[in-house]
Amino acid sequence: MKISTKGRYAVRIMLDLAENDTGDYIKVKSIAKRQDLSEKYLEQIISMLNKAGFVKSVRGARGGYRLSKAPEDFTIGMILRLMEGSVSPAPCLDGGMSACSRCSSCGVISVWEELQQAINGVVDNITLQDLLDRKKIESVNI
Amino acid sequence: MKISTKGRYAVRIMLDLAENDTGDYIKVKSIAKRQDLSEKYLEQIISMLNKAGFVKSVRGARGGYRLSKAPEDFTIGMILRLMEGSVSPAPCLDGGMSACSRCSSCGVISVWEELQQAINGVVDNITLQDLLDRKKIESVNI
DNA sequence: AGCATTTCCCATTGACATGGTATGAAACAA
DNA sequence: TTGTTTCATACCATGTCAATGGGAAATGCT
Repeated sequence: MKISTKGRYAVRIMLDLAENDTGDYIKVKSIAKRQDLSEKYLEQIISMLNKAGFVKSVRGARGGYRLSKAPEDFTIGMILRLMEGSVSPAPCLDGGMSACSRCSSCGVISVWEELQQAINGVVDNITLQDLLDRKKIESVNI
Repeated sequence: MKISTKGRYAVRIMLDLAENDTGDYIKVKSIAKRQDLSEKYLEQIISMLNKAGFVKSVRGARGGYRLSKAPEDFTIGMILRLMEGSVSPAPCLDGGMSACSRCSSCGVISVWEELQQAINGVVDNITLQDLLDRKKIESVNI
């Protein structure tokens, strides 16, 4: 029932890009240092974010990454679905041929459906901007 | 983000036992047939349910399994937590040493906490009896 | 032009979990 | 005693996860 490291790290990476946005492009090396992640693994993850258009990149010296849109335009759900494929708790909710033949008679599927709705309700209603705001409020209270 | 087959099958097995309770003990073979699961794998799962005291067993001819308590005494959450260890979306919520050292400065953990609450809110508020009731209502509508 | 920096791309690895089989012993009813 | 059924354990094949490594291509700086 765990979200994979890919998914969780991706959220941290996106938030890091949002937090440290100075206008310049941000290097993998500096993200890795702040977030304490392996550069190589981080590279792999951010490459997926790049291919999906969530970040934009510049190669070469003084290159790096930045968010392609404003922090409020990215929900946690968008990021997780990209990395995980889906955020559903059971394969029969993902449609396609993984839908089990027993579904019609399966008394349990309603549980997974409720669960999925609950999950969506959370991840689709939190944006990176929300997280930035939370952090700001926290630091005031300290 | 998937619940493992162990967790999902366990719920189906428990519901099957609830549905087919005639007072007699129910054989693995008959559950496997109804639920279309491998007998051997099912055996493995129901053995965990047995050790946890969720079902009681009788060995030998005319033996089998039945629920140890009434269907309303088992929540989905109880079953999933037994099989999965936990239903939390991130290891740093499980306490112990898996709690990451970065938690205090981690802007993302609040997301996982919200997610966990949403998940708990679903699985801890559905019992096997609820599923029995739903099925009954459905069959009336058909 | 040449060099350092940095992203990009692909292949590989080790560990672990998943999903399932196989074998046989122990308990029990008829 | 014979057949049925749970119980216990070991085994295995496959896949995924999490990460590492090596080098090619692009870019800025001097």
